[in-house]
Amino acid sequence: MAVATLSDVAARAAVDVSTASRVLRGEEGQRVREETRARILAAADALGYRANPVARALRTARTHTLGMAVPQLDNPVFAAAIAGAERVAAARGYALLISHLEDALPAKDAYARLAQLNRVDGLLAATLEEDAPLAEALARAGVPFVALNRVLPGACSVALDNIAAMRVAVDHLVSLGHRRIAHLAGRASGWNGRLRLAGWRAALRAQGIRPDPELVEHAGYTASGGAAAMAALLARVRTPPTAVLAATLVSAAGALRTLRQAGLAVPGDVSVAALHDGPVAELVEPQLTTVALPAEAMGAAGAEALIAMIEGGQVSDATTLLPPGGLVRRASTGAARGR
Amino acid sequence: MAVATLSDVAARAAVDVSTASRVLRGEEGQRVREETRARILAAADALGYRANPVARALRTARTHTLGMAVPQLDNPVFAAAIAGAERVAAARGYALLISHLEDALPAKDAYARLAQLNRVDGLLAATLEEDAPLAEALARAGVPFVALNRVLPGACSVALDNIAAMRVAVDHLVSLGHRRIAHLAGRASGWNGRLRLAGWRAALRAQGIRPDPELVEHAGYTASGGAAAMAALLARVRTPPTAVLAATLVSAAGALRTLRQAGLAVPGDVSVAALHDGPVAELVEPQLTTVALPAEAMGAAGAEALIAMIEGGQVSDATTLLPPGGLVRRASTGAARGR
DNA sequence: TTGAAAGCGCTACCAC
DNA sequence: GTGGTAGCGCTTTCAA
Repeated sequence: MAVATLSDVAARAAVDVSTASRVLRGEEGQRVREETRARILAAADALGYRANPVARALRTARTHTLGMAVPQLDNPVFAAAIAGAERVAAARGYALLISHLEDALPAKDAYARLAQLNRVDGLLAATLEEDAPLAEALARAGVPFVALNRVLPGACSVALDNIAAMRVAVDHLVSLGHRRIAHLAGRASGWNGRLRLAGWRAALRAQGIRPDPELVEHAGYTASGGAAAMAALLARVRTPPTAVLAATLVSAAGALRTLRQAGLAVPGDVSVAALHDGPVAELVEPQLTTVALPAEAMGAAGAEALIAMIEGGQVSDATTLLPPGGLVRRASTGAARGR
Repeated sequence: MAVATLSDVAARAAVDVSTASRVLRGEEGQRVREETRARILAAADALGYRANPVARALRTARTHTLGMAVPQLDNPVFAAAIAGAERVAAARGYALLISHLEDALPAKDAYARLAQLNRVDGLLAATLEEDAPLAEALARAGVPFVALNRVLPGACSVALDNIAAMRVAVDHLVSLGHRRIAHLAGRASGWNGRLRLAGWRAALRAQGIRPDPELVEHAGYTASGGAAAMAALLARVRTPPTAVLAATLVSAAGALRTLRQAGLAVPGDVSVAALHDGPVAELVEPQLTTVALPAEAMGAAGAEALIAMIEGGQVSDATTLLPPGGLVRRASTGAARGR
């Protein structure tokens, strides 16, 4: 016998399939004689019965599968978010279907395809696209969704509190005596990049320091981008900054390279800090001071919210902003020069 | 109207569902009048019809979904393998369900659960477990499978040619004049770790150099493991090696840290090289010379093999060993001292 | 408390 | 060439 079906179990227990279904689904309010229930359970156990999820899905129009679209797999933020989402999904009886959506090509109805092809009950969208196309593409998919790693106006969103995270980093640098703090920003068009820049401004102002636009350079999300931006900033500015706060770990790593080549000591001449903590922070020299970002929790919260929408039958548009995990002090930051 | 079903299309085209199914499935040998076919296609198009994969799966007992189990998501080797598998799967009309299987807990029948819960047509197993339990757990799943990133005797396997890769690295170091080449090995119990150690030995012998067991230290797969192993080796050995070949990128990064702390210049005093190329190689100082490993191709080949087994109805036990991608020469290797 | 039966949407076999 | 129809394995009214 290949795999036992419900009717095999019913036959063995000498009951109807409907009765077997009732007890096997294990609902509370079912009135089934204790003796019958035991017989069915025993039969199921003996046959190693497991309900066929495909048949169940066809009947109930629920696949118990969450689709998650990410732009890259090797990015530690997404890797952690996936892990978090998977943990919650598994705990709630859902499978997680991960789809690596190229952000380059404007995948207009990639979400709809993803949803239709795999019949997911909901979508977790962690991609980098612009707001309007994303919202439209997601709506087209016809399933509940939550935007991850950014706030999508009008949609249920779970993201990181970039403003608060930048505040932690800036406060740390200021407490070390820094006042000329440069910012290596992310993509100007990215949600996180934009807010980290805004956070840099706000945190400086809160400290009574005027944010100097000359100290901002866009570095993107790569090491070479960070290196190039650092070089451009050094070349452009009259007085070099005493500290550099990068929007991401890898751009900070790139900046470290440029500073080394320029003969500037870190943290002797310039302190460097970055947002998001990860293994890379300990691989570079000097090891980077960072602000930990709760990427795993973001994935978990997103899955939680999505499942609530699916099971509650209500679409929410609540926004959750996760506070930073705190400062991880390492060797790349120190007291400001001449202090 | 929610989603158009086959019978909606049939009704609109004024044909029977069976006829509609025939043409929509788009098989070749079907004898359908051209006019009828066009009418059905038009109706499907007008209604935006997409076959319900759940219903199809129930009927055909094929989900067109591949399950892929990986031990970690943030490991660049696995991230690349996933990307490769996904590319092939998508091209062949399959979805990829990624499951992050904790290797820590001996997930005896995690594969069976994965297969049963999600009804995958086959499994791609990239986990680190021992051979015997893995083979048993996989067999228990009841679907075709291929072992990825290791050779599982008797099973279809796709892995990297570690011996050849180590040979490339050793030859490079020898060509620079090195003869005392230490090896920072992976886990002694891991398939790749074991073969890289064997490759180190074989490549040295091929160069007429006796592999000195004193120059081997197990470092595992972490930066701190690499740092500790490097320190242990330095402390233990009378004459330090002139070159260090690490089994992985991150253990090499750890070793770099220890060498720096020991006041040894890289590559002035000691050259360092590692297997597997990745972004991290360019983040460390000095940038690491590596041997590129075709991780993306490994994922792709695995998916290809699995789909062939699924569609061919034949289980294969062929082993594919992928040759290394070649030496990526960077700053961490140089001529041996006194040469 | 249990059973009968009607489908979910599709495919595949067999008539016509 | 095209239509009828019997399920795939399950859930869910509705009766008994």
